Amino acid sequence: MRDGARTRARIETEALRLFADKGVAGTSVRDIAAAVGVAEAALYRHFPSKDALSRHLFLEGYAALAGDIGAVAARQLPLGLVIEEVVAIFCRLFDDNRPLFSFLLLSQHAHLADVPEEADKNIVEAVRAIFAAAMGRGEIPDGEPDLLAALALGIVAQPAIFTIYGRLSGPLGDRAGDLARAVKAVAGIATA
Amino acid sequence: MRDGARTRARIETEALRLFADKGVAGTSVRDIAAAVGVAEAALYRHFPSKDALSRHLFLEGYAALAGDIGAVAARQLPLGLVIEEVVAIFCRLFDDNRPLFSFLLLSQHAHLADVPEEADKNIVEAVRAIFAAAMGRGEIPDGEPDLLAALALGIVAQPAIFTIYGRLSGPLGDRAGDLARAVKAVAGIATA
DNA sequence: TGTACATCAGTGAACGCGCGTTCACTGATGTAC
DNA sequence: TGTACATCAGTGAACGCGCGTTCACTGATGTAC
Repeated sequence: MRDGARTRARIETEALRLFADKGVAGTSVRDIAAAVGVAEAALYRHFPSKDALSRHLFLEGYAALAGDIGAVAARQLPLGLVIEEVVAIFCRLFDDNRPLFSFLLLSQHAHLADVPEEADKNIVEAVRAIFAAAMGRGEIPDGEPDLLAALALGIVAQPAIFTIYGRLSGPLGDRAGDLARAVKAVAGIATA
Repeated sequence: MRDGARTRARIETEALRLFADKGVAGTSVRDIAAAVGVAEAALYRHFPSKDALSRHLFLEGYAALAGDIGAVAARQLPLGLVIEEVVAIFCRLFDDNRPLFSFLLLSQHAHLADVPEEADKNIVEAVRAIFAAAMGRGEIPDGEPDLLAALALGIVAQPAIFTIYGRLSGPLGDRAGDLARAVKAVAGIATA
């Protein structure tokens, strides 16, 4: 015994996998406990409720990606390079951790209301800030940063969703160049 | 009595509104019956189950939009005009029937597996066919029609989702021009 | 080092609640002759 | 047109099931002296 941290990690891994597969509502506490190989009550030693577990997984994954995006933005590169880097990061993480990204993409609507507004924890804010800054520097024409953020997110997220559903095949990383090119086209950057 | 069709229509309207607001899992049969003003058992005179009701609403709404897209495609216009028309239709329907589009966008992942593959009932197929045809005619550079369909859908759907969540304000119709321009840019059509 | 106690991470059984669904029944409307 | 019967659209109560959660309890590990 006394290996609580390990059990907690296994709960997170299995819950993420099940939530991604069958949705939060479609996954019972019994399912998670069975996958981990512990009694249901054991989950409550680590998380106060099923809802808290699902919210924790969502907000942690969401914040991690927002942090990565913020780190690229902080390097003050020209917008074209920022877009390439951020898209590449997204694709790489997606390919490396499909359950997390399935969960984030497919269950976003249940938890989006809980996401804090700070750009270091909020993907939408982080992306919006990148475009707002580029507009401020005159790198791209003035416009609505929120709309541009929506377009960029849609361009990246929808192919990811298609990949999850098998409508696009192969790793998303193979399409990183195409996706970055699409985002740049929409943002109004001349394509090389 | 003998007004079954009217009751059935009210069940559909209220269920759609509740599903859009709180999700299918978050809406109980009791909720729907209370909103309609009938006993719960009355719902089962019109639909065999809650799941059948939700699937019916989804597939009918999904097929209706696919049909509208197909009607535009059948007119054999140049791709640029097709994009403008389809985007305009999507925006208009979205503004006119927010509950339906909220439901379609937010609960798509629960029902997407049930959507038939025919282009007249399947939005993704309908959009894909438009781009595949344009590639065939040499209107746009050859590429993956599935990827282009994903990009186009993302460009339209994500701003719609932002609008639902209040991150973008005003009717989506006001952005129809912007969205069509983005789709054309991504498809490789020179912007006028 | 040994001992007493606290804490931690687990168990297994049970709880109550809300859920979707079913049931027997009712009365208004439609239909056949 | 009147009457007998079938059907339709509804009611209200109850059903059982699965769910998230709680409970008292256990034994291994850590800590104080």
